[in-house]
Amino acid sequence: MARKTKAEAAATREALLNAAEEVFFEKGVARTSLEQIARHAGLTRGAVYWHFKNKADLFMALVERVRMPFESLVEEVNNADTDISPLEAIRLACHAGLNHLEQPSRQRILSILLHRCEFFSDINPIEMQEKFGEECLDGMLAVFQLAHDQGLLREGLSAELAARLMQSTLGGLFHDWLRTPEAFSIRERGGEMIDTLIYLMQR
Amino acid sequence: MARKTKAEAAATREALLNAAEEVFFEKGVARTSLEQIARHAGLTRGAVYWHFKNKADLFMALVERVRMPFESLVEEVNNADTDISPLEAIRLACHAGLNHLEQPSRQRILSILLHRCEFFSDINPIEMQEKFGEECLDGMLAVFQLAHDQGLLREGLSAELAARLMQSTLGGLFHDWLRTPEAFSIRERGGEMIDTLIYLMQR
DNA sequence: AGGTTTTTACATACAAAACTGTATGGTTGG
DNA sequence: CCAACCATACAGTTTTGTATGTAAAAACCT
Repeated sequence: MARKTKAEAAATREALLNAAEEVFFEKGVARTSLEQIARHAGLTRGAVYWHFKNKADLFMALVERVRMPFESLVEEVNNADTDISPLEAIRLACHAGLNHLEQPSRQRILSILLHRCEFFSDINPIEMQEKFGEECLDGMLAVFQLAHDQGLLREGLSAELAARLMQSTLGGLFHDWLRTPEAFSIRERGGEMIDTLIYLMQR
Repeated sequence: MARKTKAEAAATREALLNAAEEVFFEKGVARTSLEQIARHAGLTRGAVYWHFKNKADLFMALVERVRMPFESLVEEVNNADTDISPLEAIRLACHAGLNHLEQPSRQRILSILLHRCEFFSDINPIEMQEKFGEECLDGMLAVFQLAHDQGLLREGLSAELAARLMQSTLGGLFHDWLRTPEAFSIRERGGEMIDTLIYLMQR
């Protein structure tokens, strides 16, 4: 095989990742062989083993290629304006987080992570999900604490409970939507649910 | 091999299911071979292929061995007393549903279904999850509709939104808990969240 | 009830396919 | 000229499904 330029090599690497994303999404991680990925990209297993150590390495590269919505959600929460209500900050941040899911690539990779892969070799997707969930919770907890200290939350509703309620609701919504993305719009239904939940939490 | 009595044969079938449950839980469905299951039960693959058609058949038998919590939850909702408030009926039904999760076997199988298996051959766990979710939603929706018609819900909160909020919250809680069952008690935290959510939804 | 036959309930053996990792080869860019 | 970039070839393991063997339970017969 003729040697490619550095740009071409990078392109084949991207092509392999794209192929892996599609085949993983279609058939699940465990049921897809490296040869299927290579052939789907118009290449051979030699290219896969050159760019990646093995299947786990390829999978990790695929996951790290996108920023996770939970991370971006935390980011949005922390970067929110300080002159608006904490509850409004959380509301806007959640909406912004939902917008990130519009990209089909992120949707596919999240779906792979949540529904289409088991743990294998040294990769544990459950730990990843747990990490994202904790980040989401911690990010929101601080802001809910502000809201609580300002007396904005309804009586009997602690900051911890509010954060856990919001996180569980979002998590459940994510799972439902990723199971059947065509069933409803995550922005519409998710936005409605977030607004309602925030509204119910207000004093 | 000496032939066993019918009772003994049924016992070995149960032993195979128990072994499958443990090994699936430990290593995931895709990564466990039928020989690993057989050896874990002190048997050989011959026993597996006698009692089950293949891995998918074994998996289905394992899942069907337990009633799902969503099903029982719906059941509890429908069987609830009619002389109490609809919201109270939902609250009690959710608590009852949580109690079903105390059994380690149900917990393990649910964990396998949600976190430890991809689709394979003609088995699609995603469809199962979807089915349970829809049953849960439909069961609660009817009762929330009663609550709405009786003017019990807070203004601006429709029955559909209330049901979806409750379902997503429960679903997210389930996923979080099944990821790390030892992190917290599902009855305590789940009960607290359910009570709070119902409380917030009341007028 | 006792003897015979037929199934049952597995264990063992075998063939076939699939997948992995590596080793090797061949161009060509830098 | 060397190493990057990938294709091809090869050896090895793992898993699956089936085929065969077999001792005893169960059914049948008288």
